Amino acid sequence: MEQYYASQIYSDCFKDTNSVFRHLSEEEFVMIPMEHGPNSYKRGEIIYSEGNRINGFYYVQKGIIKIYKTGFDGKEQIIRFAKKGDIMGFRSTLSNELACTTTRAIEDSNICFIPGDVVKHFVKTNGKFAMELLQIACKELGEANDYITDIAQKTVRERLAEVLIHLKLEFNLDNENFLQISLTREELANLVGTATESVIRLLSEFKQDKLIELHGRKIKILNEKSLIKIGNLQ
Amino acid sequence: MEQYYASQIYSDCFKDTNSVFRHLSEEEFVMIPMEHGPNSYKRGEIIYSEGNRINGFYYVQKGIIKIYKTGFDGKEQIIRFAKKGDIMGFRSTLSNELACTTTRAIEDSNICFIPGDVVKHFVKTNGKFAMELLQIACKELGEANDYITDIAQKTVRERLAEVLIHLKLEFNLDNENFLQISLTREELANLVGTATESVIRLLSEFKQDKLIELHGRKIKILNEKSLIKIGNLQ
DNA sequence: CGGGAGATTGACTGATCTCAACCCGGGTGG
DNA sequence: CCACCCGGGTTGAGATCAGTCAATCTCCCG
Repeated sequence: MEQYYASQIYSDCFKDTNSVFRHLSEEEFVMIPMEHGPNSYKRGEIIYSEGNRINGFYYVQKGIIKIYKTGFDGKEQIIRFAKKGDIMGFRSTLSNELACTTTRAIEDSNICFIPGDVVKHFVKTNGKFAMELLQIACKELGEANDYITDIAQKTVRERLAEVLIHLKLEFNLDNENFLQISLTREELANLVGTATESVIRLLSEFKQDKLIELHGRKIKILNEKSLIKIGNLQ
Repeated sequence: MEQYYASQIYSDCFKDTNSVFRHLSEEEFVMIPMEHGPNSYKRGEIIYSEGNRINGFYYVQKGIIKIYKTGFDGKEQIIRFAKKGDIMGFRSTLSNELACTTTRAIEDSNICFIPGDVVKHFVKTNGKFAMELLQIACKELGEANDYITDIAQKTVRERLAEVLIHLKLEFNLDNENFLQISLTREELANLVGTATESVIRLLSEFKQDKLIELHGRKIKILNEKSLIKIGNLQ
């Protein structure tokens, strides 16, 4: 019964419509061992840290995770977020390297682990799965390249506007136009690549200009068009 | 005879020890059509541009290519270089998107083209090839993440030192300790993510400090250790 | 009520960008 | 043959964006 239950959760987990695992056959599916999770993590808890040897994929079933690198002086740079349906740790797993990022829950989250040898077996024997993974890697790569260009060339003001728009696209707005992700000012700064105080100043500038409204950590988007323009997005 | 010759060049091309294509079987190898190249490009010539629909891999047989994105104000940001044995265009090909970078020869180069459907076929049927490609994508992804963190957190001075060290690692030094790649000051600036004048000033500062020597575009590394320290590299 | 984390504001500093002038070497056309 | 032109390189001066430091505020929690 216990076994069945675990299996059921796993099934829910991997058959989400946007999951990489959706193309697995039943025979492949049963190769995934059930004993790893789903584990739950509270806000603030670390899933794995830079330098850890991880060997497997972490599949996010619920919640939001921030994925960041720690710079020379200890400052965090947020690279991306992972949410329901996303996988983490595939870079290190596939290239047999130590983790180069830390992953930390910013909302209570559920995460399943799939061992590296199972995943590698799928890559070698299931062309569709391999292609799917390649496309995920390519998507991330494209986004990383955009990010590099932006950080190198745009002002902090432009980047903050851009980040707000990206957050809107990735996490959507609720029915009152609030961003459905809540970050501390410091996290926002670590995403934009600037100082916390700069983010605060620019946010209140945007508020003055009626582009956004601030209610604690919740941000309401009032004028998306202007933000797009400020961010030099299409 | 002509056919044999083309095939021979292709064979030389793809069986380089560090090529992604080295794991192809003879049967797979003959599936690559011979009519596309190798083409040669002179310094300054564009292979493909941002927004082009490309559908295939560009394999660099000889030369050095700069791969860059054009920012909002027309300024180039160099993302990476491709040299002998590297492939370009796999991101766009595999994710069926338009090219998001421009590729331009900075040395006279020879490049072979492999159509997208052939590559996709290999991905689906040859697990080793798929894994190889995934590892290439993952390697680039790791480097891109490092780059993001560096640009966001390091000073221009630190980044320039780092870039010099990276160029040394990627292109090596000749027997007089000159970097085996020659870039204009502007290209160096577009790599570091700064203004041309800033690069010039910092280069002459490094020269003053006896870390490097400048002979036109050729840069001689005199004190690698100090550069590593300045760049906050391990 | 005290403590602490996060948020805010102000003042100051400085790294870096921009603008402008000038130099240098190579190629070209009169 | 020489003046000119042009692209790239260099230098200087001034402007400014954004980072740092420090003080204060506001919650929230035990």
